[in-house]
Amino acid sequence: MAKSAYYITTAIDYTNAAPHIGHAYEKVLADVIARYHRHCGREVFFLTGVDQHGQKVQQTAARQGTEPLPHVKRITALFLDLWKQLDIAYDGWIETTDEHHKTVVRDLLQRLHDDGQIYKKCHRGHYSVRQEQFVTDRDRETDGSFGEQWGEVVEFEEDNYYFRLSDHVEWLRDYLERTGDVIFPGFRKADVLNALAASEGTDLCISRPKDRLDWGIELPFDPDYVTFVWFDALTNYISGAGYRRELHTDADLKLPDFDRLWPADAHVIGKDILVPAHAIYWMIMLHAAGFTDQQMPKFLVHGWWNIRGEKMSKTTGNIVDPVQLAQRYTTDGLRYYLMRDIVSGRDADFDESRLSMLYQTELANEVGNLLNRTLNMAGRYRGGVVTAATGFDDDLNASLRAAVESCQRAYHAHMEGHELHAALEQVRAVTGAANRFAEQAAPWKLAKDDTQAARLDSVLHHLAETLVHVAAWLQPFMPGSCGRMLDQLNAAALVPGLRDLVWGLLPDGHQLGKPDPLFPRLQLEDESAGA
RNA sequence: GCGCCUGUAGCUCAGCGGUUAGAGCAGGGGACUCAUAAUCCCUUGGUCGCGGGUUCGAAUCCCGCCGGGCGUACCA
Repeated sequence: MAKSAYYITTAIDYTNAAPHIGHAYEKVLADVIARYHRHCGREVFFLTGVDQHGQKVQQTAARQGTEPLPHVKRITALFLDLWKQLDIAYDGWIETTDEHHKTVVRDLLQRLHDDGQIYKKCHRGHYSVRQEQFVTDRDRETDGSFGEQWGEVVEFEEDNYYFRLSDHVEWLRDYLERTGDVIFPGFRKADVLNALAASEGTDLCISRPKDRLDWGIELPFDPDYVTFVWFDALTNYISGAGYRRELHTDADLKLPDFDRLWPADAHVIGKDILVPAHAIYWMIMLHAAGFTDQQMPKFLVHGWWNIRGEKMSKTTGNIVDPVQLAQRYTTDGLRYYLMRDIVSGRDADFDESRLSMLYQTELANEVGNLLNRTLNMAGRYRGGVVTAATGFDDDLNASLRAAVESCQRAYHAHMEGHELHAALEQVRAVTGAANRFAEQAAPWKLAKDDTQAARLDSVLHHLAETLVHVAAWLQPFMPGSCGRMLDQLNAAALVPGLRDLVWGLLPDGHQLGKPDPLFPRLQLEDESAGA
């Protein structure tokens, strides 16, 4: 069966510490895009999950006097809670300790090993006993010594398995150079090409001996080793999508049909893991496994939320907790802010006072209040009944319809181009136009004049019809609020696929619902973020 | 060190060779009353990081410097 679905993934989060705003941003971004395509009527598969193996997990668990598995289960629960709170509607959830994932990883490794793509080699070098890893010349201080953080550094040699990256570098360079839209934003491609140029003849170490790390997936061809990071984590994108599902014996396992999903339309990842992990390792892993150029995935690389211009980090203690923010500013308030105040692919500065301000002005005052005033007037003047065929029309009406129509075009162009902030700006232009329209048409005045009855009907109809469009456009961004919005408009059943939005969704005689504040004013203690 | 990105009004950003540099928010003034004291109109505000250069003309292209972010591939 051929590819038919829109397949989108996120990075799988490392279950070593609690989630922060950066994790939340990435998942909301992917969720909005996934919902957008669903609302356009496409079949969508959205995969996310957690990366539970590895050295840091093993070390942290040991430090806390527990085993890796309970430790990762505890952290995994934090992520799951957050995704629930943020309305992240994923279709597939993968954990790297899942049996079906391990099966696919082992199968892939075995095939590549049989194919001569993986070989064993001895590496000799400096090894930090404290950090349990090799250190390189790059880790040396300026005086040539290794810093305090490494503890005792000894000469050490170890056998490991290597993946023949170098055999595929030429192919990858060629593929990237002749293919335009593999990586969004486009300027990142230069990074990859530069990294590739410096990669001559280096293969990738993909194993760890069990006496050093045993919290991982055992190599199928050597029980003394586990595979290390790359084949374990990156493979999730196919194992979670039903790749080689004929290998699985668990009858209860529900996995999608891989051929309908692959290749991925968007691997949503942070800019820190594009090079080398995804753009080089993952692409080459796929190529080595027999995937063709037509079966290569695309990447959507996002930037970071900084805190006052600086990177968020545990050491500076400027971690922002998304759970708290969602509680304080509502789930949709946070989702809106995260999509509205950043340009996809670039960095942005996180500012809680802006989150608060945008909620108040753009959501409560502009969208929420527009709905409220419209439903209120319709209820008061017409018992909530919309008259579509009024026989009245004028330039003012026409200009509001024009604003709606122009948004419909621009919105889709921006959504397809991953310019979500720009799509929101377009919708905002419509609510602005509608609020101005209300001022200029002044239905509260028309209501006092019986000779203006037809015009009053047409003004109310235009406002309500516009709001249905607005709710539809915003639905991927704020599913909960827009659901309530459509309920109040009593129009949930009248909204077609997003691509098919046209003026005239509300039939003549449509009964609107009762107004109820969509984005209630925030009850916040007066605290500024400027401490 | 090297590479990529970035530095524009108080704040967040757009503009990326061409008239007196724009938007939103914040600040100031006014109008209105249907509405969540919401909305609408007007308005204050900028040596476009710094220094050179190219050009008839640069925020916009080039070079250097300074500040910030990320990466640098056996560190998830």
